[in-house]
Amino acid sequence: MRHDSRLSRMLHVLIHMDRHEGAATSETIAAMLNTNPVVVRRTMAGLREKGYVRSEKGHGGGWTLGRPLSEMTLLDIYEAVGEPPVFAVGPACDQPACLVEQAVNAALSDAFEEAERLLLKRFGRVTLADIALDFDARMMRHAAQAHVASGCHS
Amino acid sequence: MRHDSRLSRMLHVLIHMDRHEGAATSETIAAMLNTNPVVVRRTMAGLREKGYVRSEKGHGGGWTLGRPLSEMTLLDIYEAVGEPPVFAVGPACDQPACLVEQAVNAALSDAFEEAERLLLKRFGRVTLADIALDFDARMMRHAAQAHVASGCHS
DNA sequence: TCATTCGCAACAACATAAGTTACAAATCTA
DNA sequence: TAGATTTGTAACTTATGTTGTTGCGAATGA
Repeated sequence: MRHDSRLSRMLHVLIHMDRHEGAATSETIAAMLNTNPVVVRRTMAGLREKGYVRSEKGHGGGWTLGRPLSEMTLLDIYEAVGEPPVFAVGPACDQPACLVEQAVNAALSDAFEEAERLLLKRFGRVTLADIALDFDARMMRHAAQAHVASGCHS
Repeated sequence: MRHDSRLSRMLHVLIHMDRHEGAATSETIAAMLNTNPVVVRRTMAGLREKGYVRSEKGHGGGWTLGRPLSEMTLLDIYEAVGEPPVFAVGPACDQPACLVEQAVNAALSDAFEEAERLLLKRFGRVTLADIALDFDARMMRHAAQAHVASGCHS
């Protein structure tokens, strides 16, 4: 696989759910994400455990938000999908006997850990509501664009 | 594979080469890295193109440093191995039509790009000589440790 | 009772770094 | 020149983790 897209997908879904009347089925969500319902259930299971979403079985069931978007950060969702490894690059060996390799690992892990701290700190400061707000702004621009494209210059 | 270890391996090798008399064969290097000579040639090809190492065929051939460790940064080597993707996490789709997904991608890529800039900036400030120096310090500590462990308390 | 929907296990597909095999080409030595 | 050494490279296999798929059980509501 190229990379892990669970975080991205979950953010996408949660914002759609916020704008969605009633429960969304795994089927509906799968269509949004261009995937299939089992993948949706599998990934959303982590969010359910943390209470970010709820699921109901049977007729009229599906997924609903467990709390407002303003009370979920990117960090929350990253943790809920299992805190997957952030980096695709890393050491050849975790506990090398070779002192050269130990020095190399130390230099690299210092750098990677600093970058990860920065990333997660930033994730912790961005709420899903922030992204939803940006979405609204994009909608406005998109509508304005369409208005101009339609030929109306009023 | 768990992750890309080319950068780590190349740093390891370059420091060994600096402490190595004459040319090191792919075979020798492969033994250091617990891999095989073809992997070594394949990975080192990138460093050769940039002039960080030279290779000679035939009897007495092998690999030599193309410049001192003080004139190579982690960033140089990262670039020489082909600037592999830093992150294992990313967007589900690169050019989404969905405006929600666009907003999500924007939020994530802002954060990832900031972290990557920090990482590469740091890579650019660390030379291989810095790591070699840390290796020397580790050697000292290691020797002292062995001395104490030997039972000598002088 | 039956359709709907989630839960979950098991397995296949896929992508990519790493490992392996095979052979050509270059270089040195005798 | 013959032969050993060593790199260069293509082609294929292996390993690992996410994603995709199938199948079936369980819960819920009409």
